[in-house]
Amino acid sequence: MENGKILRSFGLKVTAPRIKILKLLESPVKAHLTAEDIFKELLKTGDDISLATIYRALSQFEEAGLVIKHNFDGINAVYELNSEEHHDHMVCLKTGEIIEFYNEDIEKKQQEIAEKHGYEVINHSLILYVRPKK
Amino acid sequence: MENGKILRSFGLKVTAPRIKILKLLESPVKAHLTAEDIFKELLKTGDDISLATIYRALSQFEEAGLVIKHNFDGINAVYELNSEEHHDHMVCLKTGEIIEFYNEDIEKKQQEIAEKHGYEVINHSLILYVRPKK
DNA sequence: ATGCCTGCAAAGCTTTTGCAGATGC
DNA sequence: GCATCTGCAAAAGCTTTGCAGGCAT
Repeated sequence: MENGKILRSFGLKVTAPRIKILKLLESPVKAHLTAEDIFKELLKTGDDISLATIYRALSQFEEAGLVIKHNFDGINAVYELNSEEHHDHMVCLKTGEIIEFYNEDIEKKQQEIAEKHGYEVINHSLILYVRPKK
Repeated sequence: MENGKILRSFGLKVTAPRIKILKLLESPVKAHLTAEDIFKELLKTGDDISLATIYRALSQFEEAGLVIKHNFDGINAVYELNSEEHHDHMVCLKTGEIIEFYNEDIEKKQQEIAEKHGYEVINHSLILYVRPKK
């Protein structure tokens, strides 16, 4: 039960609902899920966990640093596992698909800009809303 | 009545509530306002316009391209006038202050990245969550 | 005159919370 | 055994909407 260890290592209590939620987030099929997505997905497999529990679990996961919450325009908040390497997102306006990317130069520029204004970057959100090019 | 012309030029009907809302958005004191901010601000000057109207006006302004809506983390949606020159935002986590900036290199990189993936950028959102450096 | 606007109140949606019982450690 | 978690249902918070009357053109 690998997921149990993960939860524990983030200081989270190990419970059945949490393990199931974490498992879903790990599944490579869809990396960015809304609370509702998770709720429905779990229903499919017969695990019916209340939405309240899902929201609570996700909040705690986020606080613990296990997941990251994104507020993309128009869509509900989505959650993804907090992978080691930071990345940003493209949201396809046609399909809703979410693509990850990372660009060193942009990251650096951001730091520079903040510093120039006397700030340090604690966090940032870069989202490209895109459309397939034909 | 300059503002009347502006509304008209964006294809919007000219009404008292809209003019007042637009005036507030133009005021340089606070460029980024929530619907609630506007509501309260108008109350102060004795103009009590219903929240529903403010939301409706802002939606229409946005649709018409007069204003831009931002969804910053934690805060409610904020609206600002759509100035000619695009810019991005820094949100100070300590004071809530919002600072605008623009960086050519970042803009370019974004296009490149999207293109590399077969997309074109329709819109983007870059927000730096920052803290004053001591 | 007509169609778009406004206010009000009610509804909608996502997310949060109080409470009582269940579960993990 | 005790603290924390869970489900349920209710509430909260922001935003939208239906309706009836009012205003701009």
